[in-house]
Order: sequence, then structure tokens, then C-alpha cells
Amino acid sequence: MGHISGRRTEWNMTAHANTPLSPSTHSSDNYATQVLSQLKQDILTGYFSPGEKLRMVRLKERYQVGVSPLREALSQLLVEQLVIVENQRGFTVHPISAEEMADIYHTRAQIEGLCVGQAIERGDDAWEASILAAAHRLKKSAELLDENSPENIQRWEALHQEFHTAIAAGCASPTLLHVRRSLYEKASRYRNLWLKRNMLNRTVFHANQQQHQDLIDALLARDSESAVQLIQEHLLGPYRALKDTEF
Amino acid sequence: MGHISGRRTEWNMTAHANTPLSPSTHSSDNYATQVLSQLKQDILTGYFSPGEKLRMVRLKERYQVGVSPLREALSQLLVEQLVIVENQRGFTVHPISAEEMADIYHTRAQIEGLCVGQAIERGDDAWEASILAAAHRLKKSAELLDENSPENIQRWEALHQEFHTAIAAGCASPTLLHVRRSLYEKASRYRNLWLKRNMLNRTVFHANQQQHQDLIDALLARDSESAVQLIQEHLLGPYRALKDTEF
DNA sequence: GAAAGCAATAATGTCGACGTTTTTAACTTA
DNA sequence: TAAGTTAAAAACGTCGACATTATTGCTTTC
Repeated sequence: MGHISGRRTEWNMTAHANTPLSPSTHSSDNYATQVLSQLKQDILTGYFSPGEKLRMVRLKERYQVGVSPLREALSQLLVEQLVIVENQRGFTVHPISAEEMADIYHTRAQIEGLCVGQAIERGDDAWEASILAAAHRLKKSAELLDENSPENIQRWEALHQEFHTAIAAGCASPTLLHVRRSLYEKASRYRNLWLKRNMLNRTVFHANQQQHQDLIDALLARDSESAVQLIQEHLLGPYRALKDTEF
Repeated sequence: MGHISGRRTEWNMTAHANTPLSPSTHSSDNYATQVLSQLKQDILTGYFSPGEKLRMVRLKERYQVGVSPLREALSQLLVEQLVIVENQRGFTVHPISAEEMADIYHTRAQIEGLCVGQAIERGDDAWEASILAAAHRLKKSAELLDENSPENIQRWEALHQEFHTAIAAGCASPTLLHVRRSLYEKASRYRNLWLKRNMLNRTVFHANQQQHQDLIDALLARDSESAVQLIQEHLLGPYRALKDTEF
């Protein structure tokens, strides 16, 4: 009986410790959902290295949850190919390879091309407006970028992504956008790993600026062929910079 | 103690019932993996209807496993958008809609176009040979099809899929093929639901036969533009037949 | 030195406790 | 009496502890 009451206490302790965990996350999310996004971030940003074994004890400590939510989150990352699993041997961060990086970037360029092509066909005035708005925010952010502070860079990255997402959104195809998002995440993993070693080159930004303007011009002119060509080049540029540096 | 030994027996029973379940599945697969494929089949084939609530008790009975493997399998189907989840309200089969069907089929046609286009660029002799082999098997199967027996139809479906997969495989891009597969599954769900009501029309097959031959000719001639056009039409044909019938 | 056995370590699955939601029943009010 | 409201209870989902099983590394023995 003492054993049982001891258990009880532990139960209530964990429950109490977890309930007010983070006020920002919606209470409508369960633990698995919360763990999923954190764990995904940790893999994408390289906190957990490629090929690293994900031991349950460590994950439990880090995210302060039990194994059930962890396994659920890991199961989802399994489908997204961010982790791999061997039966009875647990989960491992999906390893990286030059081949996979090339494949992801090239596929991503193709998919983005589809998005842009369809967006030009389907996009309306609101679509054009949202592009210009995002482009403006991005440009403003780029002007502050000389400081090279990590926060500014991160903010620029976010706005950059928003800009391209605004363009792609014009395709109005949830399925295609879903694919696009998944590929973006996988690619950003490689980019983040690369960024850990190499600081961002400033000339990249100015090249980007020009490419963005050309792209906008092509979009507004509804010049599908040029726009697709430009966006694919735009995505493959960073890849060419990355691929020759080793991890 | 009687209770415990009773539990034990149940354990061994379920273990015994599941281990030799299907000879194809490796014994290295855990329950979650086995449940995943079965559950996916049940959703794709319409055993569980769109929008249906997936009650844990029922799933436990059907697949003879506990909650944990079930939640892991469901978590994976969540990413593939075959089920949806609401916090504290459990899992539900992803509902269907005419809009989603249109979106999936059109996106799938685009993706398949990418596969074919790249396959023509990259495909070698072995690729061509595998296409011809698959086409031959498919043709032989089609000749037996007049009986209209469900087994034959299912076999024809499998070979048909193998034929197209052989073509797409030429693109040699795991990432792209992964996307393709996921879209195929989602589309096949709509097709299966449709098949439950409408029997397969024989004229469909003969039209298919001709399309296949045209496609092969274009592939071997490395005529990218024609091939992409043909494959997209080939995929959109069934969609046009489906979309006007209500579910 | 290799094989076999043993101990540790880690992963997997079931179950129970808790919290939330939904259903049912009783009661009030028009 | 019927409709609406509230309270009680039953059902359901979630998560962590525990038991079982598999694996890995280490030691012992031939």
C-alpha cells in the first residue's frame, strides 16, 4: 500500500509539473504535438546531429514527457523521413548525404516551378498584392542586415520564406503546397547544418535582391516560362554553394 | 494471481495470433508497423468510411493490439493526411470532398509529368527493358480480364501500377518517387470508394491499352513533350469519369 | 583467440489513473 | 405537458509506470 501511495504522489507531481509547462502553446495541443514541433526544430537546426541515436532517456529529460508522446512524435518524423527506426533498436536521426541533398534540392526546384507556373495561371489581384507586400517587408529587413546579428539574419530568413510562400500560395493547391512545405523543411536542414560552419556571405543577399526583382517582374507580366526558370535558378543557387563544402 | 495468469494467456494468444499473421511481413516489424499497413489498407479500401470516427475499442478488437501501437500507427497516417485528430476527441478518417479529389488528381498528374520528363532524360537501357517487361505482363493480364472476377481485376490493378511505377522509376529521384507514392495512395482511396459503387467499365481497359502503347512509343523515342502530355491525360481520364459521380 | 553464457541496457506493449467530453436524467419554468 | 437548463454519470482519450522482450557488450571458459 505504501508502494501504491508512493506512486500516486509521483503521478501528481509529474502532472503538476507539466500542466503549466508553457503558456504560449495552446492547451488544445497534446504532448505529442508539442514534442513534435520541438523535436523537429532540434533536428532541423542540428541540435541532434545526423545519424545520432535518439535515446529515450535523453529525450524524456529534454522534453519532460513520457515515452508515449515521444514515440508518437517520432512516428510522425519517421514519415517525414527526418528520423529512421530499426526495430527494437530505437530511433536515429536521418543521416545526411551529398546525394540526398542534391536530390532534395533538385526536386524542390521542380516542385517550386510547378507552384509558380500554376500560380501565374490562377493568381488574382490579391495574390499580386501579397507578393509585393512580402517583397517590401523583405527589402526593409535586408537594409538592416549589415549588422550581421543572428536575430536579424533569422528575421530575414523568415521574411524570405514568407515572400516565396506568398508566391507559391497562388497555385491554390493544398496538396502541392503540402509537398512544397515538406521539401522546404528537409532542405532547410541541410542549409542549417551548413550555416553552423560557414557564416552567411553578404554578396548572397545582393544577388538575391536582384533575382527577387526579376522574379516579381516576370510574375506580374505573367511570363510563366521566365518565372519558372528564375525560381529554379534561385533555389539551385544556394545548393551549388553548399554542395562543394563538406559537412 | 488468477487474474494475472489470465492476462498472460491473453498476451500469448495475441502474440501467437499476430506473429504468423502474414508471411510477407517481416518478424522484425513491430505491432505499430503491422497495424499501420492494415489500417491504411482499411482506410484506402473504404472499410472505414470517410469521416468515420475511429474508436479505440473497435480498433483494439480488429487488430488485436493495445493502444500504444494504435496511436503510433494513427500518428503516421496523420502525416499522410488519411486521418485527422482533434484533441481529446480521438481520430477520424479524413473526410473526402470533390475539391480534394480534384486537387489530388491534378497534382498527381503534374508530379507524374515530372517523373516521366526526368526519366526520359536519365533512363538507360535497363529502364526501357523494365518498362517493356511490365507492359507485357500487363497485356497478358488484360487478356484474362473478360471474366471480370475481382481477383483478376485486382491483379490487373497491381500490374498496371507496376507498369507506371517502372516508368516513373527512371527519374532516379527517391524524393520525387516518395511524393509520387504518397499521392498515388491518396488518389487510390477515391478510386476505391468509387469502385465500391460502380463496376469497372470494359471500354476503359481498351482505351488504356492504346494509351499505354502510345506512351511507350513516346518514351522510347525520348519524346519528352508527348510523353508528359500522354501520361497526364492518362491520369486525368479516370478523374473525369469519377468526378461527375457523387459519393 | 573464439565461442558461449550472462548481465546491463534499451525498446516495446499493456494497463491503470486522471482529465475531458458527451450523454443521460432530473428539475425547473413557461 | 413540453422545452430548456443544469447536474450527474458514463465513456473516451491521454499519458506515464511497469513488465516483457530483445539486443549489446562483457566476461568466462575451453
